[in-house]
Amino acid sequence: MRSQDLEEMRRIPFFRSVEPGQVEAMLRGAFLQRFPAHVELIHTGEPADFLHVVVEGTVEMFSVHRDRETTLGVSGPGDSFILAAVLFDRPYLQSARALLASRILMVPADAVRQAFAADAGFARAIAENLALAYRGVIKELKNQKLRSGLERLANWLLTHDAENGSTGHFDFPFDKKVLAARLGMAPEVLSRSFAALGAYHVVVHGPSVVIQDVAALRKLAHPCSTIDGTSL
Amino acid sequence: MRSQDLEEMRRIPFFRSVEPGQVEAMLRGAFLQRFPAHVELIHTGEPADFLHVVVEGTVEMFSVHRDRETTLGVSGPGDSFILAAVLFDRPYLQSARALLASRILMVPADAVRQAFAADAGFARAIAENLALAYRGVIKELKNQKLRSGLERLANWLLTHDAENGSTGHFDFPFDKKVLAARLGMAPEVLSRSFAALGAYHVVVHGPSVVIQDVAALRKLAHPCSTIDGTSL
DNA sequence: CGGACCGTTGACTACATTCAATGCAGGTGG
DNA sequence: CCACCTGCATTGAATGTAGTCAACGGTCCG
Repeated sequence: MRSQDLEEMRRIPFFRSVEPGQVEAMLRGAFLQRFPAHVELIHTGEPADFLHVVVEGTVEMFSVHRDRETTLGVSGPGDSFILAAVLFDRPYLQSARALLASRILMVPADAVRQAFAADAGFARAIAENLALAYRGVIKELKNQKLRSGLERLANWLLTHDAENGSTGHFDFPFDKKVLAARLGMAPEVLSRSFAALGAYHVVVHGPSVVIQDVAALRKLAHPCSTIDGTSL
Repeated sequence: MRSQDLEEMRRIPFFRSVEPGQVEAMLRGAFLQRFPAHVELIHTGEPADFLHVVVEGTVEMFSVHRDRETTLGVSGPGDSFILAAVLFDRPYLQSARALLASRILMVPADAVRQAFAADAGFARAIAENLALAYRGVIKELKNQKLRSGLERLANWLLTHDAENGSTGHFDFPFDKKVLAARLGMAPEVLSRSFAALGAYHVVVHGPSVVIQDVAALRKLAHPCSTIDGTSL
């Protein structure tokens, strides 16, 4: 790894509360790798050899069972994934693929485990990371089980708008196909859902969305702090 | 708390890797409380004042949104719950109710946070606990999104049988109503699913089940190590 | 111009919820 | 001991939500 890359890695939030020596040790055996879009980074069931951290790009976490596939989450810059599997040397429960061309930091699993054992600050940072990840999945599970597809879409629109300045209009950060998977529905259903949102003054034109009446959309969505958003 | 109770608490797996002094400190302000069945122990959205550990009994984790309710998990003796919320002082994302009369250890949240900050061994134990909990929820999410109700039931039967000696017959540990909620279906659907399992030589009589042909049931269920069980 | 892919729409199917009616226990009180 | 109530489980019918299959239009790109 080049020294300017090393500098960049040190600034990753994940390493912030780690002793400099431990960061060195972890980065010594690490790779910073570029992946083109659509490439599969890890595969469900394989042993956890590396901790992956997204430096740049977007990664989709998904899983396949028999002839069905489902998206479990999407990770962006600064996010690590499959930390739980790496820490305790278990097989991955999820697969990951790059949605965009991405730069991924890959830290050997035993280096992570060693730092976890040696550095209490790192252990606490990991606990915090896992706690937030856990709460994220619980929210996703509630989102899936307690809401209809239309409600999930309405809430996604509101959340995404809020994360981008609440202007009421934005472009989709990925294909609608991917959005459908992320919301847990077939692409056709997403299409129909957009049509249904016309009644709530949501206008979709190609890759752009306009929310003309936030109040109406909120009334449909019933956003809830214990399901939506990352603040809690 | 009585001294014999203190002895019992010290043997909880959760406290095994904690310094004795820290355990003392946590237990000093803790309560060991009995709850009758059906009582709600914690409520979604409230601040996390206590870490709860099931000493005896069974607790259902659930959540309500608008007019819908869903079960997110069931905890038994030795399990702690809402650890993530307690650690970082966030509101509960789940509610909990006792399914059976239960004894619950309640440790003040700030005592837990203090021990987490002071004792690296405890911090690592918590990280491990959170990692396993995280993987459990991921499995539950996959179970929900990748399988039909009938498949979930078939797998639950196989898993539960395996956890009880693989004898091929057992009694339900809780009401069918609760099982239905746990599997994410209406009680009526569970009823119909049992009827459908007749074709696979599963015989249900009141509270008892007999799996007469494990091979046939497995062929329907397609059990999978990255969804089922607690071993991985 | 032709091909590939995405998104949309329609028709059909599968799975699950809801509502309603019934049967079957266990528990209470006359 | 029996009548009665309550709550759970089962069954039927109707509804609703989402997945599947197929066809079509548009756009990007060779």
